[in-house]
Amino acid sequence: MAYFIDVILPIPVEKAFTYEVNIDEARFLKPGMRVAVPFGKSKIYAAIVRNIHQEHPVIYEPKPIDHILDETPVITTIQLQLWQWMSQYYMCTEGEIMRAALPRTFLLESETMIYKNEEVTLSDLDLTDQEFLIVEALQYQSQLKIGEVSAILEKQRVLPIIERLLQKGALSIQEEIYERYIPKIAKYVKLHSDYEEEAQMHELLDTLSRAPRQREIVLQYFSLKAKNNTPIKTTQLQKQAKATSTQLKTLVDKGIFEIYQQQENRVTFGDVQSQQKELNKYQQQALVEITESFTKQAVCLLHGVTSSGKTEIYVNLIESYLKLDKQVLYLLPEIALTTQLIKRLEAYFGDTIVVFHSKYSIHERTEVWYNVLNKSAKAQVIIGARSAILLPFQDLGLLIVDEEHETSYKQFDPAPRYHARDTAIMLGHMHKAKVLLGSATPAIETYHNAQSGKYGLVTLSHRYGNVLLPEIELVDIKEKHRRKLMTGYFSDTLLRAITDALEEKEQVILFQNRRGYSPILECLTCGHSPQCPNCDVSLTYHKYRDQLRCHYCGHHIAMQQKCQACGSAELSTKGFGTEQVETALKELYPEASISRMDSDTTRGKYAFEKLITAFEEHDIDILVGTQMLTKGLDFRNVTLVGVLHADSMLHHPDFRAHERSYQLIAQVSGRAGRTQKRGKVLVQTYNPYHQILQQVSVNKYNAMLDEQLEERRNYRYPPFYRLIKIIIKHRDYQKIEDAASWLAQSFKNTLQGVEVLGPEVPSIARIRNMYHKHIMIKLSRKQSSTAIKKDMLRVQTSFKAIAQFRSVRVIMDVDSYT
DNA sequence: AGCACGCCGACT
DNA sequence: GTCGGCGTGCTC
Repeated sequence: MAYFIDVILPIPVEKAFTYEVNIDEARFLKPGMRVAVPFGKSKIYAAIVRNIHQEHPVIYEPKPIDHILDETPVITTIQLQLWQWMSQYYMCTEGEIMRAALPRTFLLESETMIYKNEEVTLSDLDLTDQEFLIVEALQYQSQLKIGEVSAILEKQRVLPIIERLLQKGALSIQEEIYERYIPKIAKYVKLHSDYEEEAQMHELLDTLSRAPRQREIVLQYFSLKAKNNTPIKTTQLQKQAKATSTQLKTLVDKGIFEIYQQQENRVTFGDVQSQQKELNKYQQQALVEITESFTKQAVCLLHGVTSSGKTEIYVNLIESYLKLDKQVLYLLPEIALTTQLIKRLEAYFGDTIVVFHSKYSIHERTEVWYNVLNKSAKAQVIIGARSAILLPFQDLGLLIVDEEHETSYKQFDPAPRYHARDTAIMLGHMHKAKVLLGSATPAIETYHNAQSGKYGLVTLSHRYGNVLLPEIELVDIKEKHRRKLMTGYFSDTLLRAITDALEEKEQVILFQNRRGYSPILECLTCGHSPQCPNCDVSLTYHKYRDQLRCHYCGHHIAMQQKCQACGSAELSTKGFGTEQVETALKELYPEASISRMDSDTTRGKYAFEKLITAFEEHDIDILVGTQMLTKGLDFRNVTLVGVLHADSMLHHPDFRAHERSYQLIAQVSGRAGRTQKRGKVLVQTYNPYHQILQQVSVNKYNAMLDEQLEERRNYRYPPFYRLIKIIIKHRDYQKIEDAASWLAQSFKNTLQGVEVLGPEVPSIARIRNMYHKHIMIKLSRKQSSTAIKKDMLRVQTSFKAIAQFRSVRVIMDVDSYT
């Protein structure tokens, strides 16, 4: 009887692939193990075993697997279950999830290696120039990779040439498979056992008295040993003693030192310094309420105003789950922006915490994977951004989604387009774990679920240490303009407040949600403004580089001195970004130290941390920035926050624009007045009577919520309706025009009782030379989204069957956020 | 996703 | 006349 396995391959195809295995393999294999399988003509891929069975596929003869890669599963059964749910819910393939979830090291690489056939001599062969170059290269190198051949010949397609050489018998090829995970081995140094006794030690130092350099190295070794009493790396000793490896080797040869190797854990942390903070009575109360809510419901929303000390509550809760020997997942919107918080958590939990960082190397990620999978003591608390939800948890007890309203929890660019908060709730359900969502400004959807009783709700309305929430004042800049009280983009009110704060040696944060100097450059004579050649957007002027840049494709040109259309030299800028704010401020406050925080200034690996540290240490008086500023930064000395232009956020063409504006302003305001002195927030706007601004200025989250819910209900938006956005992309304008209307019509015909909107042209019709069209599907909560998604996929299949549409890219974005 | 196959323009 | 460009189709 033959045995077969169904596997997941890391490719975006719907179909399951079946391979043949022998009886021993069938007995050994378990779902979640990796197997190396031949795929296509020559490639070997790592695939994940889904199930083992005995049903011979009907229409094809399965290939046998190449070999088994794991002794035990590297993917848990719950993960396989989660992947299945995700692929169904987010309309993607399990292969795409596999690609997103697994560390690169688990995705096997096979590479074609080219060798010279030693039996033939060069002169016997009739070779073209290119062929000769390859054979010649093999005189010096025993093997060549395809990529190397490509580099030698300076061209892309080299396989036909290699094929011809193979036929001429000049080469042989071999497919080499390798796993990329190599445990990091470090060299350590220790004193030879002969010198362990104190007396012998002294003797040793005496014998070395005539070799001062060596004596110094030994002394430095003792000093290191005394300091940490941990194994000492050779590199560490060399650095400390300023010694060369040769000098160290001499000591080894003399039998004084010994060198040994040990696998090094790449992911390490410093000492634990438990500095448990006492909870105040409000925090204590909230903790009790959360625990109580968990006895009834799996999910609980903690709505705590900014600076109310949510982190301490998390810490206490985490501790109680650690006592039960459960794993805890702590999700954050963006790791890079929350170094402060991570440091605090590390201080609490020390070595039991593991941070899953996008900046980690693939090896570090692999180590985290294994630590989580093996439920190692090193990985009881896992902190990470979105993708940490895909780690191989064994025994999750608690999931915390901090700042749950943050939209960066939703992945957009490559599939799977999942929302980490929603996926966390599903994963929690699968582990029978509890989920805590925390935010000062919860997402409308979340709060609605809490109100309707689906989630528990705990409110924390007192700031830690009873610090008052900052006073938010709206500044009418239309009026200020009329009364000529504006200096550039600053009102007199804001400037006065900045001056006061600086005099008091306090710090200021200014928020402008747009980077660059100016988003539009305009000719005063003819009105022409430079556009991106690849995208339908104006180029943003970046002063420090003297460039015009496209924020969508990165295209850039030198700043124009004259109008390209009419040659006039009178150019002016329209609108302003952080860079212009910074420049203007430097002129207004030449004495103050002013810095800017946006994606332009935080590009490098540590740039962000450097800025934060500088601000913390008060090396910066005024920090100008984009929404990056809103992400949970905790500064003691900020008393003034200025929002320069609130209107731009409010008028975004998105049904969430009002909610987002409220959240951004509330969050950035939360950076002010974290100590006793009450903070002040000035919001400059042309429309101070706007509902959202009124609501945020008096901290009326619930009023905002009620109004937004009312609107969402009326206009059929989430949480009352589910949205699936279909994005259609193609180079050819006419083609997407046709393709989009075909698709929209098909959806309208096929999906009974479902609202299909569009196709419509998005506000930016062309990005990177691709035209875009959107179709929006709205499902009521009563409709079965599973059935409708199946129908949608069926429509997509018939769409793909139309030859002229085959090259059109169709993206399904479930619970779309943009 | 890769990669082979196949059909059309620009060069030896 | 080939080389190499990309569009199309398949992978167990």
